[in-house]
Amino acid sequence: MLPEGFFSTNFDVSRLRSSCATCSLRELCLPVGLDDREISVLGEVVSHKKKIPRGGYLYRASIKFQTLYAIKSGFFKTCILEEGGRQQVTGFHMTGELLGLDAISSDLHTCDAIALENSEVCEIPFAKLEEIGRTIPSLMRHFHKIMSREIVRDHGVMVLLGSMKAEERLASFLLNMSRRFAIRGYSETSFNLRMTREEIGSYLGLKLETVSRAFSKLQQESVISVNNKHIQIHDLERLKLKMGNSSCAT
Amino acid sequence: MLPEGFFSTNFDVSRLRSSCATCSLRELCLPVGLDDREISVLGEVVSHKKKIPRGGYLYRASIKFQTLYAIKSGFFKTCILEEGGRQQVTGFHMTGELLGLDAISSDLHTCDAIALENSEVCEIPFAKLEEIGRTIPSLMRHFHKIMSREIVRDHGVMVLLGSMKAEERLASFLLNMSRRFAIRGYSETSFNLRMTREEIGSYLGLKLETVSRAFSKLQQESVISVNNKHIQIHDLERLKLKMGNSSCAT
DNA sequence: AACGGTTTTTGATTCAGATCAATAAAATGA
DNA sequence: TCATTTTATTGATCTGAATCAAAAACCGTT
Repeated sequence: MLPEGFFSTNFDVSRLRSSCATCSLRELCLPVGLDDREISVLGEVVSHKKKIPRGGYLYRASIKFQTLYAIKSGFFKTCILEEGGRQQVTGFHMTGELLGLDAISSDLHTCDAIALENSEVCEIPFAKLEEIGRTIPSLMRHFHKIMSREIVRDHGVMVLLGSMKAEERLASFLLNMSRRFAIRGYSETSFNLRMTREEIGSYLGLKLETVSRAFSKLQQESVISVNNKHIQIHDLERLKLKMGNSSCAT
Repeated sequence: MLPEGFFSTNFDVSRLRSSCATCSLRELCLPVGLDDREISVLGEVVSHKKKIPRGGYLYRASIKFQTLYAIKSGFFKTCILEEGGRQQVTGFHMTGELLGLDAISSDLHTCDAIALENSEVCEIPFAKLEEIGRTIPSLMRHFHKIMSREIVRDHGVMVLLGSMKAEERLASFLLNMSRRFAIRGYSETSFNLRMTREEIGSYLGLKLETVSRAFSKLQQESVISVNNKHIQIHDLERLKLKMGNSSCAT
């Protein structure tokens, strides 16, 4: 199974189905429009792969940063563990996404990255990426877009945490998952969540019981079906409404 | 008054007090260690200045992105206005900080930037910055650190919004302001807030009444004095404790 | 200085979500 | 397979912050 949607927001996923020798490389390049020579230059950089078993750490907070990681397959969470035991999941990450961007700022990782299923990543030595970026402007530009997209994503989470109610947060979360699965060629209405209710809660600023109740409520209203980690969305439109306006009638 | 702390986290502020012909340029370069030639190259890019009066927009969501803005003097808020009237202040920005990073991702601004006092910014055409970055690696590297720092900052806000109580959030906010004023050579214990209680509330995920009550509480405990927008911190250490652990005794 | 609008403070009440608690279901591993 | 642990659901209660409301302070303008 190929990594999909790599390094990119919206492009034709079907084009990625072709075979690919060098890891997630073609995905990394495709939307940028590199020629073969440039791809081979890049290939020397993004060659190392690494397997992370379920529950394993890809990296930990405060260790030295040297490489970014592109998720070739699998599923990760990143989380911050504050002194005083406060913990916060800052994101869930799927195939094709890039991990470690926060570490550039101080050359130290600022969070833990933990695999939620057996996963495989490509290592991208950051110094090399910067070096190559100098000779392939479109790659550098693409990298900047990825960093910026991460900022936009975080702002979205801030809106969620700052102004949404429990049910809206969960609807928002499910729609986000749905969309990301869809981009990768999976069903947008039927999927398995990899994380626990507690992890969802941490990400959404809710307690696990509240998450569970919100799931139950959405199920009662037959907007979704919940079977433990399996989610079936029956009514995408109604779920979108849930996200938007809490005050409106059911 | 010179912009301070520009483009940088921690360095000797006093070195910035020297006069500076080309806007915030020296600050932009100083921590990166550019030579005079490189500075002059950069100077051609970062020359345009722009004044924004109190209440004015530096940019609005969904307008085309072409330049970043370095705050030469003044104070801004950035905020997202969702369809449905949901609004969220995503940040407060002071002299020396860079605005517009979120817009790189889609070439459209994703939020509004509004001056909270009469302000002045330097325009930094982004295409030019990328171009020059190719020839001055340390500048590019520095720029990457700035983007990454923004991500780290946002993660900090996510922790705040996801797991802190009202009083902790306000303590956290005040300490953040304090530190940023200190970096710029101002008092870390006595300063004027530029934003309203409502804006603080939006940023912290609280209603303005809750913000006001939290201020009053901290004042009663003589940790701070509040005189409308003026804040005097009497006990920094105790304020830090407030931030850390809500459960501990007062 | 007086005016009108905005901002802030404070009180009373309500409510969403946290907390406490107990059970059930699922996953894991021997 | 069964035993143990982890995860999820659901109920009862409590609480921190939202909401509603009213007054006071502050600001910019004329």
